[in-house]
Amino acid sequence: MIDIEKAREEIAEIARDIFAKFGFKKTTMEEIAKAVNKAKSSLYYYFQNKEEVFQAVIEREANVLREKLQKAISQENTPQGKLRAYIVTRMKALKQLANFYSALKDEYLENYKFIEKFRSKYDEEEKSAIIQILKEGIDNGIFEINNVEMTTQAILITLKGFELWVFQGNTKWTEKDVDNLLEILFYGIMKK
Amino acid sequence: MIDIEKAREEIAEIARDIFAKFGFKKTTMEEIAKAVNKAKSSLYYYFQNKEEVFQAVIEREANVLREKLQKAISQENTPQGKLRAYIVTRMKALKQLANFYSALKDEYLENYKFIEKFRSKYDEEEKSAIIQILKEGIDNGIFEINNVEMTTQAILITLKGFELWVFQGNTKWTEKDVDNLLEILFYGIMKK
DNA sequence: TTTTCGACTAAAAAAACAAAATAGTCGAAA
DNA sequence: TTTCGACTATTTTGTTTTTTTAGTCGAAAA
Repeated sequence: MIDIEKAREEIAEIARDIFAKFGFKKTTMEEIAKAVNKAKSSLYYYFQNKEEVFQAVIEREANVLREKLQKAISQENTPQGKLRAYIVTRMKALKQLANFYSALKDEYLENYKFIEKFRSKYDEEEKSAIIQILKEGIDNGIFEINNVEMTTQAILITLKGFELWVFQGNTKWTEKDVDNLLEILFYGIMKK
Repeated sequence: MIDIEKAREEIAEIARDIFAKFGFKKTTMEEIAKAVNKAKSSLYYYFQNKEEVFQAVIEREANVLREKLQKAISQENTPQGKLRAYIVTRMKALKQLANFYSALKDEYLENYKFIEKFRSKYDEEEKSAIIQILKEGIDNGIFEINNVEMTTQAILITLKGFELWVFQGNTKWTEKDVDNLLEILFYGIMKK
């Protein structure tokens, strides 16, 4: 009752490495069970099915990222700084994750839909994080945005594009790229 | 000698519909041949292999798009207008194409790499088109951009994100979305 | 000379089937 | 409350055979 969550945590933690190496499909419950020193059927005491184990792994990863983002944002005191910190931190973390889950990366390119199923859950979260920053900027009289919702969407879409860019391995992005992007976002390209 | 191009055109034109229906993999040379009223082996007189037929189909499609873009741009006389026309036209055309090549769309999501192989050829083209617009804007003293190359990339990345958004069918974008995006691109979100 | 085609081959894909692996259930025991 | 072994029902894998398909070639038609 009190330990069930702990056990779930432990399983997820260990399963993480296996999923990372073999991807979702090629990871078996047997393997996970062995690594946790349990019988396979015991896993089903903690999780309903394989997908739920995977879900738990992702959730943990999301928590780590969430904290990183929170921390990065809180260390900045201007909305611009926060936005920059958010994007840079996010990109870096995603790169790391893509690196760690090397097998999953292949599955990503091959079976885009599958991963998206899990990701979409966090889209809302991301949205509100950015909205919050934008609103703060507006309240402080720093930003001038007539449609926060749409602007947020524009930013998210751009981040998605960035992600794809990185995932394809076409280019190695730098913070400079992000700064350039932000320069446009902040000031636009029109001559003042 | 003079007709060979005409024949290629005809084959590509007819193959287009078949590829659209069945995608690349499930389209057979036999089918195409039948539709063109030729023996399968005759196709190989005009094209080296199946991929070249597909290539030709894409090339035609690209030409159509190119012309549309050219026309749309030339009808505008401000750099802002041109940029807007470019993006709107591009998005509309892509949407239409995605609709027409319904089978290909599935292949796109499943086998992203394959389609990308053909697309990447046109990335350069797209890049220079946008650079040209931006430079014109700079020359006219309308835009103020310190790194055209990077700004162009930022725009392209954003368009890629937009594309993904649309392809997934998550949202039906409107011109309003584009305008909002452009509003940011032109003026940024900072208070003046 | 240019274009078409039927007959052919080699490779790939599909079908059929058996064998193995795996996700998930269940009741009983620790 | 937690663990597990034995079981089942699906999937996956491996193998062999058959069919389909991409691509070649030389000969005939235009």
